[in-house]
Amino acid sequence: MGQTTGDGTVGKALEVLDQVAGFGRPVRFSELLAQSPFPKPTLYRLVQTLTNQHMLAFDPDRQTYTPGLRLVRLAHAAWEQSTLAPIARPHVEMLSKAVGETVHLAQLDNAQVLYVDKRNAGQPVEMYSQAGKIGPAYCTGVGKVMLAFSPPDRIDAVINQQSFHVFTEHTLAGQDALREELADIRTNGYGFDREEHEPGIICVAMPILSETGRVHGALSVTSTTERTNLAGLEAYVPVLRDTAAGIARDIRNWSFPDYDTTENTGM
Amino acid sequence: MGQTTGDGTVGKALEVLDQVAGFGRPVRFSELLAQSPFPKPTLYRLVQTLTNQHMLAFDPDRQTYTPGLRLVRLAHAAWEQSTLAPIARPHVEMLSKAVGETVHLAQLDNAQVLYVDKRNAGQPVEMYSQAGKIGPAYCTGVGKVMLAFSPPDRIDAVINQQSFHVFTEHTLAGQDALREELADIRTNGYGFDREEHEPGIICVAMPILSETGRVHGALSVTSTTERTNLAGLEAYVPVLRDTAAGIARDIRNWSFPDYDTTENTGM
DNA sequence: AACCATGTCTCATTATTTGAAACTTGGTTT
DNA sequence: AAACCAAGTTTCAAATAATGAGACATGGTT
Repeated sequence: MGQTTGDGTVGKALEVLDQVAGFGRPVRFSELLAQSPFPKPTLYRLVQTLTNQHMLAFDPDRQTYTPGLRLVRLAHAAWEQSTLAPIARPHVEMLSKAVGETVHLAQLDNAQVLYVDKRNAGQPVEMYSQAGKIGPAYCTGVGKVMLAFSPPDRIDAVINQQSFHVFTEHTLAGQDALREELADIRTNGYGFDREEHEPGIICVAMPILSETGRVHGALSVTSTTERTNLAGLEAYVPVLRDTAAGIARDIRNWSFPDYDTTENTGM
Repeated sequence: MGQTTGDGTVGKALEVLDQVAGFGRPVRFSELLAQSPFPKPTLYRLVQTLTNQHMLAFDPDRQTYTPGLRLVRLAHAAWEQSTLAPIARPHVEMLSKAVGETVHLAQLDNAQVLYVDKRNAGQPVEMYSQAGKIGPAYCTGVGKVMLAFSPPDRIDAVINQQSFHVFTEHTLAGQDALREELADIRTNGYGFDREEHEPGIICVAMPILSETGRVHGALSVTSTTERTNLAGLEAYVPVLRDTAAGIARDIRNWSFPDYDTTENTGM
């Protein structure tokens, strides 16, 4: 059985979009075709339609496709409206300054971790855009913490979609190890990444919970085994807890806004 | 003012996506329906499909829709692959430090200005909160400058899609004023925004041109009438020119695809 | 000139989309 | 309670759009 629901032509078109985005580089039609479930003319028309709609960009010289600019425009709206980032921003900023380490703000998208904001320690820039990156749920601090506080049926659904790819020698081995870890996280109220995703990279993660216990997202403070250890990171738990609580409070306050209709004229 | 692009079901679904994004706030089904060309069940199914696909997010408590997280994920790929931002980043950074004013990096998307990066003088880097915003082409520095160096048929096409909404008393009045301004820009090699979009806000803008003269994007330095004036901004022209040239060089070296020639759907 | 890989188009067949109308739901008035 | 109303959801025959095997175009190579 297939991974995702078909959802008609629109679903297929979006599948193609994901495929192009997944390549991470300009891609030829034939490359798409080679790993596509769709026959040639069908894929061709999907790609054409997406290009017409500026969801894909076509480079006529190289005959390659890349994700289109319309996505950037749309994502701006998504980031501002469907994401914790705008509300959490001042809190994340403060946290970042307080701890002097890299800070992540993440949410669950489908069964994956979606990083919606990131503050780098020290140097303001060391990498390309960070918001929008995705990561595995089963072996990141934020992923496990969000999962731990999700409702049981959600946990089951997400776990069933995990690949349990082994990234390092510390990566949790499978469902059972993960479920055990989730139970620990629930009793502690926070979790760690013990070099499970990248060697030498460790973090503490804290869920952002509403007063009814619903998971809104998660925060993490990341460091390296060279600079500190788990005990060192654990010292950040209080400030993390406060930050998460502050964000949760703002979410509640923001929740019933009367929207001012002042159109943002921009820059 | 509907440029209905047909394009089958996918086109319609994307039209709905734009509509939701355009609201800039969580929106009810009935609100969408009120200004939709589609009959109720059709719109209903489109919205359902988009929600299934995480292109829209549905808040069951409030019964509202917002753009979905999948867009953030996809836009990350778009921003990295189809945008000048990753290549231009170090140059923009340097420029920002050199001038100590707000710097924009923009590209043309369809007939609109799309800001793909922005540096606030002194502030740390933030991502989609600013990149992804759009602005009018006919009354921003970057817009006019990109238009001025576009091929004539492109200019005509874009001008015909401008609304010529009057933002301030300095906003150019219409086609003729704009075409005159474009001619001036072509002789100077750069352009200004003389409070045409927002009162008190002025900027110098410089196109980023390939050696063949094709427009890749534009840079601008923005300030206020309180801090400086046009003559003051003009002092930045040399460093702007150098920066634009540097970016153009890197584009060539990286053999980055020449900016897409977004085709107007002939039909 | 024949060849081959890649990309584009055709058209009868098939499956999906369509939308008027009917139904459900939850809240408000009589 | 019953009647009402608005917002949202479902039904189903008719209309439409998507499908894909295969043919055609194109440009580069032997």
